[in-house]
Amino acid sequence: MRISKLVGERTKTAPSDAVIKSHSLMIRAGYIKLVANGIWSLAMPAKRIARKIENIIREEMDALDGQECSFPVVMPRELWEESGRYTSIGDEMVRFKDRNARDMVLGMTHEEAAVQFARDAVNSYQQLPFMIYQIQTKFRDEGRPRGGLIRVREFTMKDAYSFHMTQEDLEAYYKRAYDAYDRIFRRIGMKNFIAVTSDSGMMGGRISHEFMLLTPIGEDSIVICPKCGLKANMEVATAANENYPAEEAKKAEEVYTGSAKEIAEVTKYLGDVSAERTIKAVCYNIKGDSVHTVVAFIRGDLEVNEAKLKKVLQAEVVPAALSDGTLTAGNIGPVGLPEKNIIVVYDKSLRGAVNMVTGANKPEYHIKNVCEGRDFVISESFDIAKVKPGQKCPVCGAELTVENGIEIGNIFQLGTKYTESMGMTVLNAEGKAVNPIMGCYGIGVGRAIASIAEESADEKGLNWPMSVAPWHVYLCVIRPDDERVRAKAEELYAELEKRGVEVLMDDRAQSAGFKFADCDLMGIPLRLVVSPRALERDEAEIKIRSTGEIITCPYSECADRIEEMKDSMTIKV
RNA sequence: CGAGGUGUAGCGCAGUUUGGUAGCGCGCUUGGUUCGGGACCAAGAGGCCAUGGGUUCAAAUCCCGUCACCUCGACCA
Repeated sequence: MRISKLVGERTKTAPSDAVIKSHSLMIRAGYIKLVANGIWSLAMPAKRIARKIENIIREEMDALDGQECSFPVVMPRELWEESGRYTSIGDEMVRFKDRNARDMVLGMTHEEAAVQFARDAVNSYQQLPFMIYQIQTKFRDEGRPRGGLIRVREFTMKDAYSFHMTQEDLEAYYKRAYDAYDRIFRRIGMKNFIAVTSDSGMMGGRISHEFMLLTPIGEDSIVICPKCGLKANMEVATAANENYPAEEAKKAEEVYTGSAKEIAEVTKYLGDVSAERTIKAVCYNIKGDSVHTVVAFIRGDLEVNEAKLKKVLQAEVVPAALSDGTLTAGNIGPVGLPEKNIIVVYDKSLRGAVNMVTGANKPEYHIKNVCEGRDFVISESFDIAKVKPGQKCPVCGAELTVENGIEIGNIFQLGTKYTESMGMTVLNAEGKAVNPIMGCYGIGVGRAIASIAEESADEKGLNWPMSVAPWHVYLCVIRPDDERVRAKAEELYAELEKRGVEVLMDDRAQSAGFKFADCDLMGIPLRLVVSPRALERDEAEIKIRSTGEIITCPYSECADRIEEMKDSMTIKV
């Protein structure tokens, strides 16, 4: 490719609205262009990166005996009603009517399509297991896209669906998929990524993992044990139980606390009590239930993990309004709590609590020295707390840390949620109809591009790993008006392309510095210079983008050298 | 969805307070001089000032509405 004809403007100034590196640099380098909120066009270099990532994913999926298919972007309402998701999914799914006023949806995931596709074609246990996958466009009407390609509404995703006769078979395959994911991310040049156990949310199923790139700009919190290697998404992470100090239960007494409501205000007002010795009440309403109020009690220094609370309640929750006057916001406590229409959930952190401060259920008062078992009784407690750094690992007892990450892929053991609801059965060896057990496996291609950019870019610009770089070499032609320079450049261009080395030739009439800057900005891994000076000395200069190292050799050898470097810099797994 | 911010040329911005012919830098075009880390000179092209309605002799500028984008939060298969 000749850069003089490459469509996509490179700019010296950063776009003012991009706050993260990959977003800003990919715009500056002319890789992406915004069309609407969360909707992007990809220029040729970005499309080439996408294709390379897709091909690596494809190779690994094929190695798992995957069958590449294609499911539709637009699907009828009826298909999604079969699984129940037409109503259970909110505004994130785009719905519209076709010309016959038939309800349609834009595909945001394809479990329904995959099951619909497979259920009639597969009738016997002898056809299982199998995996079908696609690399295709999804649309999710995200409330708030951000970060360039990190979080978007329209994106390309690889999604795979496997079908098994037994849980054991699924688990064995799941392990293979896990390993394949590890290879994929290593091959596309990601370094600092980990797999964490995660909440499978409304996908259904039980066991799932998310692959996370660790980065400060990540939107997910990950709990990590530095000692035993436990890694979990904040949504499901648990900390070890902590015991209360053995101390004598004091007499409970009401104390005036005035307008102090939040834990920090109450501890400040009282002066002699720490947040760990308070009981916090957090109130929620259940979606679709206007009668009950959920009151979650938790140790004052901890936060409620709403993902865990949803699981306990088996329902969606939203922060409660507390407008009916039954509860006294800011002074709610487990002692003397009104019972009518109240659902109480205790966090396990309150088991055996002694001498705690909690709301008195009347304005401007709290109660001191409240003890669990004496003043209130926890018959059943749940883990509904967010882990905070410094809490102990439930496995080995070491101190947990919390880091941020970008979710770059996920794998789920789905179970029979979809095969049951959509009526997919196969006959087993006994001739009995059973629902196959499913797994599903996703990777967002655009997010992978942005994540690689985020991890590898430096102050000069992007810096693509060889395996996904849009071109392997930037052929920098200095003084293309010089006949000898031009002839040599054309010769090298043809020679390299012939050897399968992809070349972006800068044939523009620009100064050397201008071209070097563009080369660095675009992040092409190797730079080869042809100039009058270099030709005079017969000294081909090859610069490595990631290290800055410069290698020189006679021009007659440079194609060999570059071919070698291309191979040695491509990550093998 | 809540709070805040911004919309003027492809990109970055000034001009808005105090209404009076649309500006600057980068980029782009043409010509010339340069030529190994974003060269220089000269001449050009390019804008319904987000949008709809007011007010006014006159609106980028003042008033009301709408939309888009960004940030923080909520939500997120």
